[in-house]
Amino acid sequence: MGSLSLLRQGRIRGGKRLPCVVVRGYGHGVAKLPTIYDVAEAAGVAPSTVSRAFSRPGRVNSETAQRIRDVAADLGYRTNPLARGLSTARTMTIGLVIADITNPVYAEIMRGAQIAAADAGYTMLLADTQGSGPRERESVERAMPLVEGIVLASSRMSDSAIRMAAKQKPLVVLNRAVVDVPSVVTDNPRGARRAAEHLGGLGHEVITYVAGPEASWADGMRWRALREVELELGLKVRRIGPFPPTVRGGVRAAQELSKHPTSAVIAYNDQLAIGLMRGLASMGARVPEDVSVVGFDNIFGSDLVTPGLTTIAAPLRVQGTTAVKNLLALVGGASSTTGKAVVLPTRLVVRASTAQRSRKRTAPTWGTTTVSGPASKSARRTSAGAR
Amino acid sequence: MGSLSLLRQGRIRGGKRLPCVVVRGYGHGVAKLPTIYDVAEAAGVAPSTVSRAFSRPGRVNSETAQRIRDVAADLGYRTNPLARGLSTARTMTIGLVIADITNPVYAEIMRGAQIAAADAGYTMLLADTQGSGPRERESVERAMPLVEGIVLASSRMSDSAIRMAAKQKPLVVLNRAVVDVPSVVTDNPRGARRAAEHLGGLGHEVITYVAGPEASWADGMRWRALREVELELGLKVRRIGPFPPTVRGGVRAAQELSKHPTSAVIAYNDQLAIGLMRGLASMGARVPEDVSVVGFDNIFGSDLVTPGLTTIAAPLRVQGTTAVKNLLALVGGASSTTGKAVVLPTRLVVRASTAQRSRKRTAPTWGTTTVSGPASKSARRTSAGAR
DNA sequence: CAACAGATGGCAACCGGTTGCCGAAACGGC
DNA sequence: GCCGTTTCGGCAACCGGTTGCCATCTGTTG
Repeated sequence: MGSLSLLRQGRIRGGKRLPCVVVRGYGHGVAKLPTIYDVAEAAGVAPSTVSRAFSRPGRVNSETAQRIRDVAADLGYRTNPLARGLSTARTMTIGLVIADITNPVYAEIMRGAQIAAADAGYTMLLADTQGSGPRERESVERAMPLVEGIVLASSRMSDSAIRMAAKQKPLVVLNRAVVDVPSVVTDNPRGARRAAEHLGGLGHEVITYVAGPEASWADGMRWRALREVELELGLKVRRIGPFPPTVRGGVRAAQELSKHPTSAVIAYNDQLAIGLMRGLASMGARVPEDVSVVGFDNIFGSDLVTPGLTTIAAPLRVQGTTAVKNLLALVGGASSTTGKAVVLPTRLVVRASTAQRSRKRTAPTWGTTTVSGPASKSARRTSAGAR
Repeated sequence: MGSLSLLRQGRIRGGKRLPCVVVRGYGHGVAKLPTIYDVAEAAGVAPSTVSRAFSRPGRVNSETAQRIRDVAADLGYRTNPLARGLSTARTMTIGLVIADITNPVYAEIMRGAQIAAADAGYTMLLADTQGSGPRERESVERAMPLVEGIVLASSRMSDSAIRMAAKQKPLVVLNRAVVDVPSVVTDNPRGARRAAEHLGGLGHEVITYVAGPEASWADGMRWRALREVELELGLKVRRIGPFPPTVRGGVRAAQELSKHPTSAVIAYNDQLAIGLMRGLASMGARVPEDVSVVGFDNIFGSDLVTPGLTTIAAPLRVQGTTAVKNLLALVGGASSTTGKAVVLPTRLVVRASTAQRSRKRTAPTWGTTTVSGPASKSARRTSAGAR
């Protein structure tokens, strides 16, 4: 005991160390958590031995180790990730940076990421950048020293800024490709193509693409893919936008669309598509009879709207888990060159928002015609009590 | 310089410290971040002075401080939260523990929490417990040493476990009341009462409450409030369940409901209500003509379904911000006794899922009758392509 | 019985900031 | 010109683990 108490003596502020189970009478008494020094003293060994008993099993005698573990459990000891992280840079934490937490797309991605992280014993730091590039940079910088790696979901930062960040810590981008940075994307070209084929197969000849944010990498991919399919499938593809990728944005898009109506629309994402359908309904256009609508992502709610939304489903949860798994592989020392871009497959989900093109009239008339009572009434009622 | 280099000499592994802007040729070169020692050397002052220049402005000469800040900015220095946290326990991080990230209710709460945290310069650690109590305990324990405080949103832990945790760190519970632990709840009794009044006002005399998870505190509050209102408003209130608080759970509830149909239903939450409406539709019952449905929470999507869902709106985002603000107040030293439970107001949002009770028939017949083509067709179509 | 290898545990120097205390310098008052 | 105050920067001891190196102890082998 003599040597041990001497050892700690110099480190104690000026008196006895508080017992660990201290409980103040009220509120959050900030009870001091036990440390390896407490465990060491209680087990009659050196702090370093306690440390090794946990982080380097086999390095200490198995009996000693067991005794230490018992004492530790008894005291309720848990290794402090801060302290460990300081000296080893292993914080068992990864960062997930997201443009908009409330976007249902990211809900599933987060869930997937969380599961993969938890499976590996990692904790997740979450940053919502509210769609702002500067805020995103700030978040990344702030998180950098805390985490072992970062997943950027739909980053708004520039390629060079991302590459810069990727030099400091392992980093994986999601839904975007950046040269020299490992990424996980969905097969946007194929998805867009499938959507176009589906509509073409239903007899539609002109398709309007309702664009999302210009900064979105996926938007560019989807639009480009549609352009490429244009000739091949003998379709005509137009584009309107950009619009904010929200239900509200979709309503605005409907107004824009009414200026140059087409019988088929592909929207950048489901929220836009849903807003579009609502906008169309309020203007008296029927979906799918007058206009067929296809979205992207298959978010929660896309099967709940009426009519159910035909959409290109992305494997959202898998995106999250894949990104985190790849990130952890990098953290574990894998060379980033091995996993260029992982491309995950998409799937066309056909619901009720798409239908055979009506041949009865060549030019849609819904932009000017008024439809019978029920439609406009229901449109009015469902929009009551805006959120 | 002599004294400075001597000072650091003992701390350097065995050679010169690497320049900070080192960039390896490939991948995440794990470039060493500059420390206060680097800044100190570059600015010709002691490390402690650099530290004070940032954390204790006014303590150092303003010119010196400015010079230090310039040098620091030049080197790209950022204080390492780990190191700071280790000695001061101020990690500028709070933990948010959530039962189910994919639940749209929590999406808004998370957003609110995130905003409040970011406003105060805090980072958010997120833990999804996937509805499991043990996993929740584990998350809380793991997060404890990393964060300055914790918000438990809809905890599944026992009251005593929560109180225990609250003794270690500042803690706020959301959507639940625990004795001696500060909490933020919505006014469930008033909300339930408003829902009942609304339905009563529409002529409904018997209301079925579709219960959510038994472990849910809010579920108990809502049911209890309905029981209390029963006599007062001259209504009859029944209860079925519990059901999982999901769309799927709602579909199951519809089957259960069909055994003892009522003209009005209040569901534990919107997901359940939405599922219920779908289930009813597939069985040929019309909402709101045959059955009026009211939900809770006003989640994303509740205004998108057809008919739009009448619901008791909770100020979700405000719940998140309030919880975090209160938590940060506690962290800042406020006595936890000051803010017992904060009760936030709810609001009835009337949409199309509730209507005057049809007096034409006294007993609902939809359990056995088949309804005309369109209804069943649309029901079939919208359920295609399940997610 | 000496020499040697392997197993174990302790020492002490880190990781990067923070902060109580001290001494030097600058300043003001008489 | 002397003495009491500030102001300001440095020293060194923390925070709680980790780990290279060394000392000791044990069991082997020649």
